[in-house]
Amino acid sequence: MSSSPPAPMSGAELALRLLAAFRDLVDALHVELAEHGHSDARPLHGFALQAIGPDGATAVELGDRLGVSKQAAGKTVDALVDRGYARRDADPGDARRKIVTITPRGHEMLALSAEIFGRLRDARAAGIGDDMPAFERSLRALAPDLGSGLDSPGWFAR
Amino acid sequence: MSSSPPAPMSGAELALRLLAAFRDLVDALHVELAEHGHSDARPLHGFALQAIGPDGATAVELGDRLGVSKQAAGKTVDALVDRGYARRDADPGDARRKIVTITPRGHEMLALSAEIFGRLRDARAAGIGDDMPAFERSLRALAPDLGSGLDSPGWFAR
DNA sequence: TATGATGGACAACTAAGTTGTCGAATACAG
DNA sequence: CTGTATTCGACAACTTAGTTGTCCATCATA
Repeated sequence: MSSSPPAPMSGAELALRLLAAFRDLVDALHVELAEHGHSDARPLHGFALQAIGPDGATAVELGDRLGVSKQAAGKTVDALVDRGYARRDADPGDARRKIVTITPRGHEMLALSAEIFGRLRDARAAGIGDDMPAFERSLRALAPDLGSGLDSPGWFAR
Repeated sequence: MSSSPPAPMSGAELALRLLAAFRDLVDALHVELAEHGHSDARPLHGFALQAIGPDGATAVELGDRLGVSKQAAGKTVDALVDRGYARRDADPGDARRKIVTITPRGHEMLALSAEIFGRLRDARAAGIGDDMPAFERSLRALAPDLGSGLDSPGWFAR
């Protein structure tokens, strides 16, 4: 009973499956994060924390890195500060600037995310098997520039 | 100068590239749609039209198919009607129900989308080459169920 | 025929984004 | 060293796409 050769994927199916695969990974991540005391973390928060980086950033810099307006970045910082993932301090050398830095809890969440993401990746790779290196090669060809992945208002809702 | 072997992809990179590839396809689609008289179409609208289907649907049915509340589905129908992609008519047999159906302009937009999506898919496949069948196989393994791809509030913003 | 379920509408709210405005602080040209 | 221009953060109003909750008219049924 040879299964019929799979039909080539339509453009719409390709797009939908790429989205579904992304959502599957991110949803699974946040289920596990919630189980480890980070039930208030949203997908946006992890990306924003990474964009803040070890040296901190101002709202304007963060907006540039995420590809959103400084106002939107400011609101994201509010959310991170509310949840204890980041803090905002005055810049001693420039009274206009406020430096946003990652708190210990923020670092903990980032480390946990990396660990969970790694396990998720391994589980997905096991399902793909030998084709995984080729899959990664193809995916890199399909989406060569990563920076632009962040400037996606609304991609992180819920 | 052999390029160094590409590092295996981290979980976060995998997720981001899946999102970036999806966004690339959908953004390109809407650029072309806009060039053909559908500048007011949003990604959500195409998916909603497909969910309405040839036989029409009520707001409740549409909400079920898209995985959102009937209120959200009703708002989406408002948007589709505003843009001339769908119409709402009374159900002759049940005064509570309003049947939403696709207008000729809606069908035209769907057909155009399929055509553009097909060309986009071919262009991306050309960049991937021989690995495309394997890529599709792997992607199907990564995201086996498509239905859940639609219930993504916020994925269609902008 | 009384009761309960269904479908749609309305209102108020959330989350993430946008533009526009503004004042305070800094940078810099003359 | 002073006047102008820029930068940064804050605030307000709006947009999109969603959510709950409430309510009424209509339909199905015990």
